[in-house]
Amino acid sequence: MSGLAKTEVDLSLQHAVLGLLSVAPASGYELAKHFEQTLPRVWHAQNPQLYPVLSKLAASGKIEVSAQGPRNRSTYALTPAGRGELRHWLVEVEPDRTMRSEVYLRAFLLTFALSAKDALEVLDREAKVWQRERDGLASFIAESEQFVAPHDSHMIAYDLTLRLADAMLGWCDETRRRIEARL
Amino acid sequence: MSGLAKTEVDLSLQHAVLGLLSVAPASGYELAKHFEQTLPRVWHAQNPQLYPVLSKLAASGKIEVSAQGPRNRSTYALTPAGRGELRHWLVEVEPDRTMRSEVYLRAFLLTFALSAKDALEVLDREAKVWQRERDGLASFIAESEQFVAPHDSHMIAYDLTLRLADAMLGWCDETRRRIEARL
DNA sequence: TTATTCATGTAATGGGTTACATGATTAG
DNA sequence: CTAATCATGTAACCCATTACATGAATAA
Repeated sequence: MSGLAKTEVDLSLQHAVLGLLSVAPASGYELAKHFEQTLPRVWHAQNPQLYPVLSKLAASGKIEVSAQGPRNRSTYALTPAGRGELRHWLVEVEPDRTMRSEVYLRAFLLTFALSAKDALEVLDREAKVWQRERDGLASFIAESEQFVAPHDSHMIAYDLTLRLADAMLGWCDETRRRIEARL
Repeated sequence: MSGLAKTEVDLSLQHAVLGLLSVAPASGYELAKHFEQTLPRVWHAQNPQLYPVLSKLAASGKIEVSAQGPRNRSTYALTPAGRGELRHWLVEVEPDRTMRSEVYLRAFLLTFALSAKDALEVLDREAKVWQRERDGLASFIAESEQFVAPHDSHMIAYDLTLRLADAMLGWCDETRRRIEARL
């Protein structure tokens, strides 16, 4: 069954799009906003990439235009074939576990390349950023839990982001302690 | 001071290379192995990318050939200018916090796109992978701690990888519980 | 009516991946 | 002597980013 291209490439962006459309039908413009607002720490993709991908997916029958709106707006929805491809990819295709994260890279290099003083300064700045992100997400989750159950898919997804932020915060904290132990 | 190109692009790979060279001088071949073996969850980069980058960095005086070996081998080392550029980037340049991780993407989509049964199966497979990685790293850290202090830079870097693996494991566990609560 | 947001795109450029090429050195 | 590993690269292709273009709808 299927595959998205002749050559067996991975093409995660196409699957990311199928995945977002499995949550709800959306236009290219809305997808771009989802990538920017809810997925920037997961899968980064912008506007000019998306339209060609949507055309390809439509051409191969994985998605279809489910509604036309004002300003030339086309809302796309998954077809059964698209849903099948998404399931196939999630269940049967071995994940590519490589990553490319500037945040992790900087954390990794921090203590090799910087003096204790510089490292502590950068560490504190980073910790603040992650703390703000963590707090924002935590209170959003707390509010949402009044309306949706914790086993709701959105809650499960937020939980992942929260745990990754916590991991970074824990590391910042522990690293501060280790660097201070050097002095 | 400086910057790596005329146009103010980010060019993290060049900084990743400067960072690895700040740990120890290395050849292109050795750098490729470091990226593959110690950084695959941080910054992915391969062989054919590295040689042009090394030439560019050498041309701009950020690194220099510090030793020639057998088989045409050139070992590169940071110059003071390279060390300065690396510090500048780590301390003064605002990080790009976007990521592109297929692992996170799959986790994010898992419960939206799959049945409880499929989701639990995938979740268990993932948990096993992360558990193996976590255990391997944890015992490596335990061994190493007999020889190096916990404030050693290598230990600090390993600690980050360990915490990220723990975050994934915690999420797998919690998500399993949440999905079972649905049934 | 003017500015903003919505909405879809194209073109040029740059970065990343795959496949391939070449040959030296070392281990068995 | 043969296979594996070390070591450096090139070429073609694909993917991603930036800048730009266009125009419709809505809010002030």
